[in-house]
Amino acid sequence: MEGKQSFIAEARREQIIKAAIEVLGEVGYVHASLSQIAKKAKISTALISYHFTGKEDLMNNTLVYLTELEWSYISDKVGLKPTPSEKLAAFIEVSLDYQAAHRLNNLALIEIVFNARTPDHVPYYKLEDDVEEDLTSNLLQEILLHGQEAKEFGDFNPQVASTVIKGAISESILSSHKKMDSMKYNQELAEMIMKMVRREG
Amino acid sequence: MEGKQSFIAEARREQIIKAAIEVLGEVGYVHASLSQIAKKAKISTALISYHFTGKEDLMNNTLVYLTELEWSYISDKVGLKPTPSEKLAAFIEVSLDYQAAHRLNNLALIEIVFNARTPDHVPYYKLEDDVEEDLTSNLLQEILLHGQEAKEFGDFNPQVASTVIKGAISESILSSHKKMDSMKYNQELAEMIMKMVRREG
Amino acid sequence: MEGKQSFIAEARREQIIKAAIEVLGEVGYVHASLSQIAKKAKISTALISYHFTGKEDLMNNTLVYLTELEWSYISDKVGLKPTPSEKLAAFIEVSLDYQAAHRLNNLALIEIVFNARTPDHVPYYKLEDDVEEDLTSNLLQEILLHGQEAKEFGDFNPQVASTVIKGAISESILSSHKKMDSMKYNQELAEMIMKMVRREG
Amino acid sequence: MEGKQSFIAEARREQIIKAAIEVLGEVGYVHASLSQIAKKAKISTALISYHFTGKEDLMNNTLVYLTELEWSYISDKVGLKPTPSEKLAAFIEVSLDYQAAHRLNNLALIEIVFNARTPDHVPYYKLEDDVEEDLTSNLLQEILLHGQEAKEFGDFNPQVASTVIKGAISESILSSHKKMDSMKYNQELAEMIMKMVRREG
DNA sequence: CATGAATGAGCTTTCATTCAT
DNA sequence: AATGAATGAAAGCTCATTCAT
Repeated sequence: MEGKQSFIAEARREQIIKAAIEVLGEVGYVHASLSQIAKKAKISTALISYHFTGKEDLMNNTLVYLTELEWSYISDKVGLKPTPSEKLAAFIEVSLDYQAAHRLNNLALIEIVFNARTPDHVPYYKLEDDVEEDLTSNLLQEILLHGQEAKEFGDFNPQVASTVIKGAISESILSSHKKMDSMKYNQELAEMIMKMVRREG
Repeated sequence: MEGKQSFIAEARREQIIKAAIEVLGEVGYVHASLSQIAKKAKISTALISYHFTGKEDLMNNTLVYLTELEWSYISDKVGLKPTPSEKLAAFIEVSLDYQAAHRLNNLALIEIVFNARTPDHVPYYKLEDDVEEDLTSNLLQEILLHGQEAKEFGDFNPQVASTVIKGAISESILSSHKKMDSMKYNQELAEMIMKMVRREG
Repeated sequence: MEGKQSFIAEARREQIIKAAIEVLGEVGYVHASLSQIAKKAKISTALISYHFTGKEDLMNNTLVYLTELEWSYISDKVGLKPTPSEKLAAFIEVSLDYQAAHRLNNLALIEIVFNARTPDHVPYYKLEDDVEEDLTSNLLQEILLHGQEAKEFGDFNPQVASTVIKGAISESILSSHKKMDSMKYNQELAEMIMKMVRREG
Repeated sequence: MEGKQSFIAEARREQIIKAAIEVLGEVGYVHASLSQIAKKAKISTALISYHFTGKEDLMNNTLVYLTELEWSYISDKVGLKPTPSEKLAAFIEVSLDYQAAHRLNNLALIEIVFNARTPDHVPYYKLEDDVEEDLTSNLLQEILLHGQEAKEFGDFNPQVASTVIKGAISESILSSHKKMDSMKYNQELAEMIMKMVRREG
């Protein structure tokens, strides 16, 4: 009995979250009102308030949903590669792939991260790294460290390198490099990064 | 007569824009209402509507104001350097410096870029590069091209490299690398980028 | 079977009413929502709607519950006294005692009487005396009448006197005469009332 | 200029307050929504929020308005009488008169006092006497004290007596003693109170 | 008997904007 | 050039109630 009820509730929550993602992608955070989301999900506004404590709660849950989705996508494929170099290359490729394949998810995530704030007005993009839950970021740093230990990578500061790589990926997504063939772009990007971390000879 | 009026008007516009920047930094785009901005500027809300056609117009003007400020800061200092390598190093250093020195400006700019949308809901961060007004981005690409022509830099795709560098700088600003000494961080970052663009062999 | 169900139902109703009393005392009528009451009773909101036709019905039943409680407390003790004078003194004393001992009940009762309204918006405090069910009031008037018949009391109008006494007791409860010792206060009050009704000469 | 603007604003505030009083009297505190009040005043809801910080602020201002009205009505007429006995008689008479003449005001006042709460849920009727601003109450106590000093009144505790008198008046208002001629009622009441405070012997 | 799910109506509040002055 | 007054629209949220299970 309880299992079934939980199941219904969980389905509803996911339905609402998905509607939220769509609306965020379409009209942005500012205009992503609960009523817009409710309309998209074809339910009443009150039902959102029933399943989430409020708009903030919904956004937080949506953020977690999106983050986990991305994480599982990336970590799965990266895990298959044996060496740090291959892991890194995979990390870059898969990250870009994910964005290309799930543009909407990515838009919504950006909207939340850059718009949501805690009740005392601290923006999420300032919070993100305090929370040592940024699994993707941790994975990247680990890869870099292992690469250095294995003497595959040079003697850079891993924190700095990780920032560069993360930034490169983010920026690539935003400015969707319209004029270039996407596959070629990805390949070029990977090469540049690899050149940067490669051990100098 | 008209000159004087324009002058007053211009002063008011700047006063309002500066108030907008402060409010954006403090509470974020969503809560940066015209009345908050008016309060900060110690004027009436109606006066904002008098000097700007609406909130969107104010935000656009604020964006231009911030962009120009950053541009002049960066282009001045980069222009002094003779070689592409030095220009690039200066570009990175000065970009990071500017952010450190004008955190508030930078916060406000982020808020606008990631929140503002055209009336038909196209977000600014998707627009940015269409507008061939992104002078900073152009400058960076020029430096890279000249570096390649001068055989200082390797044979990478300049568009990709530019994206990596821009992303690295943006990301550095956001995750204000709390645990590291800022000067050391900047130096490390510059070195990594230089290694990436440097001609091999 | 039916007996058992009734018994369960009756227990539930009382449980709900008691929860209502608590919530009324804590947050007042306006914020005493069914969900608050349900939470306090650790049941679902729907269950309240099952046992009572609606909020109004619950409040009415709570009112009756509280009134009967007070009535039985007072009438019992007053009944033991032989003479009208003693009955009156007991009435005053016991009324004040009851309030002191059951502050919560009293708070809830006030909240209902001064907030609840019939569907056509007639407030309960205007209704109260129409309903010839105000047993307490009747008891008081009877005592006064008997006292006059027995020549213990003077020649006042019993309705007026009853109003004064009721008002004095109510007011005493509300303004809980913080600065005075409660026992001394009660004694003083009783004396003043007795002086008022006493036969002159 | 400023005087004129203040004047307009003040007129609006009073208009709103008067509308609030009417609505409170008609449908009670619970249903006295801002939109009901706005409708009664034939203005928009937002305008109420423009002139008052919120519903609570409006209710507080209405309370002050009503209290001051009653106070000036009573204090004026009581002040004309020379002796404590006459002052007390006048106090009772005038209090009852005021209620009869301004039933609506009185209803509204009751609604506010018994329904409004501070943000942390402390009801106003528990607050009232802490505030040593209850001018009416103070006046009554002064009369009683002077009467005792002048040997016109007996040796009762003035705080207790004041409570009795206040309660008697309040109760008289609530239970509008339907079956009795109002003038006769008032006279009877005054007599009973006078008998209570009169010096014995 | 009891509940979770769901809704429509209503609430207060804030917002961008307009207008007379 | 500047403001106070005023508004309509929309926001997030809570409520009492209903219904299938």
